[in-house]
Amino acid sequence: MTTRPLRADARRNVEAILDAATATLARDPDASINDIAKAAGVGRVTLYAHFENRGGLVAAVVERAMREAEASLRDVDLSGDPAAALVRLIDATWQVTLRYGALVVAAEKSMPVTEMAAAHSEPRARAQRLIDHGRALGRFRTDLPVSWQVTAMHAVTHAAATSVYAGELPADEAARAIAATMLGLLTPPGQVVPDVDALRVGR
Amino acid sequence: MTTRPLRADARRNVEAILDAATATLARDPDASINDIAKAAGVGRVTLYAHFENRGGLVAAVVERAMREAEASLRDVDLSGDPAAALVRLIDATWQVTLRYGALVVAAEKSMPVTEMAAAHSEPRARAQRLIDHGRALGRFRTDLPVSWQVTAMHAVTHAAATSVYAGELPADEAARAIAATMLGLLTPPGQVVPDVDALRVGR
DNA sequence: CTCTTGTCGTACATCCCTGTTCGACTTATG
DNA sequence: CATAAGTCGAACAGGGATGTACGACAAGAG
Repeated sequence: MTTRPLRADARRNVEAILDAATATLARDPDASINDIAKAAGVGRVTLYAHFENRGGLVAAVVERAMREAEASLRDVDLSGDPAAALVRLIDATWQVTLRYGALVVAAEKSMPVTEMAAAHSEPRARAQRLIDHGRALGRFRTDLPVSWQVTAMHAVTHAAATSVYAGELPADEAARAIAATMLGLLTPPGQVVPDVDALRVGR
Repeated sequence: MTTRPLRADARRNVEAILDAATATLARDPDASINDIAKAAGVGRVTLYAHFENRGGLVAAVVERAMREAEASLRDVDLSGDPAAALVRLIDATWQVTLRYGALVVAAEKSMPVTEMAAAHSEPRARAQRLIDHGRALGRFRTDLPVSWQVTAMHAVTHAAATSVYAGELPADEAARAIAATMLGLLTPPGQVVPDVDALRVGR
């Protein structure tokens, strides 16, 4: 069942289609196959030569996105000072969100809910581990549900991406803004909000 | 050009259609006219008798939603202690978001961008006034763009709505969670996060 | 009660998108 | 350079949604 190697231009086209689909579907989840093919500089028929149907294409796109995202996030160090770890996690998360955030949101519609849940569960679990850690050390607030805090974190990150797309927020300020926002969001009432920049000196 | 009064049942149907469209479009922005008509307990043709086309229908739905939302939010007192005012604004905003949030998000797709911007501009301006006020008093952080803070506020509110729809967050806890989150989000680094519940005793 | 207004089902034309087939053409590979 | 692999445009059938037209029927207003 090992398919034999594609010709060079075919391989190139598959990549181009995947890239175009990533960008196009992010902009419009209902983009037609035609739009995607044109954006890839390829005939519609060629696209069908490589992907069974629409579902197959978006599955491939999302799968690739998830693989790359997972790779970037896997080895973020979540130990040590929770606030510093939070900043590290956000820096890493921001990169993948900027590239794939809109796509994932777009895909949420055309994908089975279970798959979407699976896609989000890993990043959510990571964030939750971090928050639990910070709570255990008394550094993060405990008067709100953890699941809500994770959701809010997710939402703020997506909002930043939208903001950047809209040109309201410069891309290079985004990570700092998210981190600052999040730090405030997690600090317990009655405690002092830590300064972001002190935690981000390494950048 | 004053259209003469509709018959009683016609008026009832228009309302039913508007209600059904609000609910149906919130669930699925691409819902067909047929779905909406059925949900309203009305024939598809009847729907066309009252609304020129799809665009006209969603325009009417959104316009009604905005009018009602505006009415609820108009007279929130934004003066006095900024943190307390924030809680008041959030309580009011939460109500309309819970009812119309999903719809507005859904409509963002099929509506001209300019109209959407207009729809959001009023609530945004209100939030911005409040934040400016808090900043002037040294109560809110100034190390992040105001527009970003407004966006984050918006995003968190929507996230809460999504969370409630998903059953993760009880509806009656949502307003408190949003307010607590937002307070943290606006408190300057180096300052103490105020306690939400102290500010919400009135409820 | 009568007449106007509104409703409903069916049917129809139209449009757009999907997925497939075909044959001619181009490009990589050996 | 010769062959196999890949591309392309045009064209087709199918399905679904939109918007319109018609005629029979129900319901509110006076």
